[in-house]
Amino acid sequence: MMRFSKAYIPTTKESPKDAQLPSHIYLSRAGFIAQVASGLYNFLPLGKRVLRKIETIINEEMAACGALEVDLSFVTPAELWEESGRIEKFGKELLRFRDRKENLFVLGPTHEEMMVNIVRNRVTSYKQLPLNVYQIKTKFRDEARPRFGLMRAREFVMKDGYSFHASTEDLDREFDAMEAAYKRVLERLGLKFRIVEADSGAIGGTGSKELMVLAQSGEDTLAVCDTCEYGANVEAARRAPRTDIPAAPEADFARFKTPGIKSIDDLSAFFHADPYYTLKAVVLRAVYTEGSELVCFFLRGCDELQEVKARNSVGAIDLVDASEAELSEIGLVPGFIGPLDQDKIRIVMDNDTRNATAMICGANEADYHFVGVDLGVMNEAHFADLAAVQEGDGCPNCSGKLLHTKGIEVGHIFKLGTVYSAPLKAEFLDENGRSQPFIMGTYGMGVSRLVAAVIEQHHDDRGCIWTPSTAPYLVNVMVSNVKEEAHLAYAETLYEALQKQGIETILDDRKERFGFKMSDAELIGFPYTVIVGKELDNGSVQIMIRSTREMITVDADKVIDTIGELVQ
RNA sequence: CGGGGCGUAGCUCAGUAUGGUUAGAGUACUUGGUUUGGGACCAAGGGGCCGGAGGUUCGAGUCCUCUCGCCCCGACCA
Repeated sequence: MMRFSKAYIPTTKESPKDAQLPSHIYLSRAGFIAQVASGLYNFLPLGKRVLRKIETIINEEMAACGALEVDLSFVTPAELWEESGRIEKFGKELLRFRDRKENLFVLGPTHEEMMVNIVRNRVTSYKQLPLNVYQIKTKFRDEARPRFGLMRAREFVMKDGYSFHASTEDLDREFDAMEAAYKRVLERLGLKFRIVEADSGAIGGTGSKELMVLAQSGEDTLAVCDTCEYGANVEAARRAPRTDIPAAPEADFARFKTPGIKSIDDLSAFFHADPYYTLKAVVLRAVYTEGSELVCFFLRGCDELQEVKARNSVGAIDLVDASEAELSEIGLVPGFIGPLDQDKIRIVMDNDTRNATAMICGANEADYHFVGVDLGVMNEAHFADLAAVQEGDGCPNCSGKLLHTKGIEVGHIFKLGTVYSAPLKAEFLDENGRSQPFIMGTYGMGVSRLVAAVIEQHHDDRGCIWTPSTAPYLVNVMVSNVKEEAHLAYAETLYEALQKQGIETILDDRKERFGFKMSDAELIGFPYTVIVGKELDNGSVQIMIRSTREMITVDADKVIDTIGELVQ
């Protein structure tokens, strides 16, 4: 019998001073987790139960898809990371150390290399494909700045799955199956979420989607359609072509004196033209694996540069600010930079500027702009999607409007293709007896982050509100005054009966006062608390529904039925 | 890695400008008593290398130097 008096649930009235987010505050105060060091947490008994609940749901959904669970070594030989080239790319996030024989190892931050290593030379024929293997395991990433409790920890629990295919068509099928499975997991957890298009970025591959739990504290900004299912991380969001095009300024092509007019606002006011007709220049230094160069990104004045898109457009690892000195050095005048007649710098034009007319842009000379510019002359230039999607922009898939919202990334699924299998020479023989690298997919889900995400989405000013499938115990049977022997005896009987029904229950039999135990019940967030107290003398008890804090009075012999109805 | 802040009882914090009894409060904990439907009350207790190391001084939680740790903003983040 799980008696609260014998359990280890150290609740506190005070918040730990370092905690900022609701999930961090309440999970700490309610005794689910305890911090050990920066980005490292101990899971106490309640926290471990929640973790296991989430893992169980994931395992069930993976089994339903035919995915196979494995468990790979946490400590991985550094050679594997050198082979894939990621020892450099991952950099300091990889925690490295040497064993007694001076061999170099890293703590696994993700397991593409190990998983490929398991499969290569063992799966050798297309007849053995497809294959989908996964694990739920502790990962370690030596984050530059761990923060927000479980949301961004250095040591965390992740479900990581990898699939191997003989064709891209088969990968597409599996990718969709995994998306559906992940969706079911989040639905079962009771979370509001959105599946969004994502930037595949450094990991490469042909497509990726993120699973975002919607919460104000989310670190990612999403553009979501108010009408259809479209959603995307702003890093990858697309939009429909603009329809409400403002009136164009009337001007023939000319060079115009614009003394001291440097900003888009000034320019727009000076010419009484909508910023839509001005051309914004953003010069950044693109950093590559080897070397770097200055790049000028042009977009309409009403748009903002989206850095991830800009980075992808030139294949850079990083974009850093360029100083005015660097610009002057190559003969560019900040505030008056334009794309016409200049070969001083690499240019990338936003798609929305293609064939733009009646434009105002810098003349590459101090205090002069061109007006009435037809950008059709730039058709040979490098065009790319560079602009950040703004709220109110049109949905690319329907006639709806895009809105911004915040999300917590709890899952990310990728179509990898041969990004890992080719360099690691993981190959099979196809039907024609030809050697081919595996076509791969990878599917991650942050299990410990999900614990935090549930609370970020489900809490109030009194504490946690666990969803039925994530609660450490579904029902808390609270004895108001344990000195009332009849009350305690009834509560113990009720506890046994609930357990017999398969309802996970805890009995709060502590010698504390009513208010103290109620506050704990609310802080911990059991979905239902059965209050066994003085009402029992009238043959009834009360059930407090945590999500609404509503109290309902029920006959003492109908508690199980009522709980059953509440859970459905 | 840049910028800022904080390390004193299990926890949350005073005390540090101006060095000076035995370093404090609240809470938590132990014991006894009174209470018992919204974090009770009374009484008596236990608990500290004031993050660490050097230094200045007759004397350092307090001043100086160096370190380590933690948090926040930013950069970074399959």
